[in-house]
Amino acid sequence: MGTILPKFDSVFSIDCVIFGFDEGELKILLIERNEEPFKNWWALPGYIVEQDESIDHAAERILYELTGLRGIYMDQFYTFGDVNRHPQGRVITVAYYAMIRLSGSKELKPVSNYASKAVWIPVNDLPKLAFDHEKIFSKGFEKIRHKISYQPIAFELLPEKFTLTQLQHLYEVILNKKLDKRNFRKKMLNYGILKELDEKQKGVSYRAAKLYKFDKRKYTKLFQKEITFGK
Amino acid sequence: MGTILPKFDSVFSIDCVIFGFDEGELKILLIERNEEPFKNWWALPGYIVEQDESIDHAAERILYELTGLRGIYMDQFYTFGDVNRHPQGRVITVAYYAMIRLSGSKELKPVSNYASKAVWIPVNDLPKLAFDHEKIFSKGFEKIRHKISYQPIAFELLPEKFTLTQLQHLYEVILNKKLDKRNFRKKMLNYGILKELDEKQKGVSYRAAKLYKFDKRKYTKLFQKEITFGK
DNA sequence: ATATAATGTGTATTTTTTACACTAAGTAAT
DNA sequence: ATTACTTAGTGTAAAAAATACACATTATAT
Repeated sequence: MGTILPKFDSVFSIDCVIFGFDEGELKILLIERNEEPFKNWWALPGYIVEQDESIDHAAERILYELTGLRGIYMDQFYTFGDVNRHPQGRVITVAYYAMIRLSGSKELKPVSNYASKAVWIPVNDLPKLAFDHEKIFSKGFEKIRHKISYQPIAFELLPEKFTLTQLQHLYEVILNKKLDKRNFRKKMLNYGILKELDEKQKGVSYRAAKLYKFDKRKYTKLFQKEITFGK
Repeated sequence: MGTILPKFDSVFSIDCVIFGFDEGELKILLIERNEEPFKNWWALPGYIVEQDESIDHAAERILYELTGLRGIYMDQFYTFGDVNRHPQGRVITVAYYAMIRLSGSKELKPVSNYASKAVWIPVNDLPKLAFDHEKIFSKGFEKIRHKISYQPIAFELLPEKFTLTQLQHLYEVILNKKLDKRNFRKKMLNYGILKELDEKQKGVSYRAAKLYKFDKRKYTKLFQKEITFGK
């Protein structure tokens, strides 16, 4: 792709809001653009959908090409279709989000040179973004905030083994409010989707906490069913 | 538009799932197509987005042109982007939904002759639909079912004045389950968004029920705020 | 007057949510 | 080994919300 978009009738693109949780902070994945427009600006990983691929497939491919992250399952959350959202023509973009585990810190290395780099940036410290990507990010953040209030999806962001305090901090960061420790634990344990391990946290200079795992089977059973309204 | 779509790179379209409630039945608005492909088939009202209009605007325009309904506010709920969803080329469609009041029975009269007619059809009695419109309808139905479980949006479907029994029936139809009369009333009245009127139902051959109105101010106050997680 | 059909109402029980504070355990420094 | 420090871990009472359940009342039609 050159510096100027070809003249086109209409173009679909995908933009990805990928959430990660690291060092107690909620982060998203940004790229630095290496092409006009907005060259050298920060942006959500996003690019144009090919003619012969589904949008779900495109989302996966584009995320890979711009960040090096492979096989990330994403959900679509909103489509942005204002006429002038792209300075060079009509581009309607379908926004996807995912919450992923940063443990092991998969390497970020753009495959395409449309991005010069890909970096995790704390959501509380975002730079100015290209296009309408701030709006897209906000809507994505809203989406996970809403979703976490009816499905305990937070575990997707945590390492496989985690402490209850880590889980609580994550909730607090997403919901942007303090939660009560005892009530939080009661509620989480009551769901019955946490498995207590025989292990403890290591490398902390204070009393080590018990580690837990999510029980995916029970999670699926509990939350894939219909939402109920009582009798 | 001719019988064969022009060769195109990519086309956006809009499809609308418009819910109405009439004679105790939940219905959606369908058109009979007057053009190939799927000529003479039933379909959701849907058409192609123009170059110079936002998708929200396109949704309103398209609904008007195909059904005669004007100024209906719709929300987007999903974008369908499988490669072969349209037999003649790549068409990505953004699906919108709305819930509207059928009282006064606005006339349905397609403006464009892309549709030969527009009709309300009960959701429990849908014919086979063009394209992947059955999938789109299902997702839209899921959407309102989910939404009604956390926001009492049902009033958008009811006439201005309604009885509690009518409201309950509507919930039952959307949720596809029987609800308990006393509990339902308690819950609804507790929201504090219903205004009891000094009027009664008319024209029924049994004891007439009190009429209620939704109090839009209180509704907005109550449900436009953030969803909470407690302390 | 009677039959009919839907309205309208209360209570007890269970479950869920909320508020709230101290002791226990491990680590680090002396 | 004592002490200081920091976080882990725990229970209970009260309030609010959800559930289960049945019958007398009212308007209309005959």
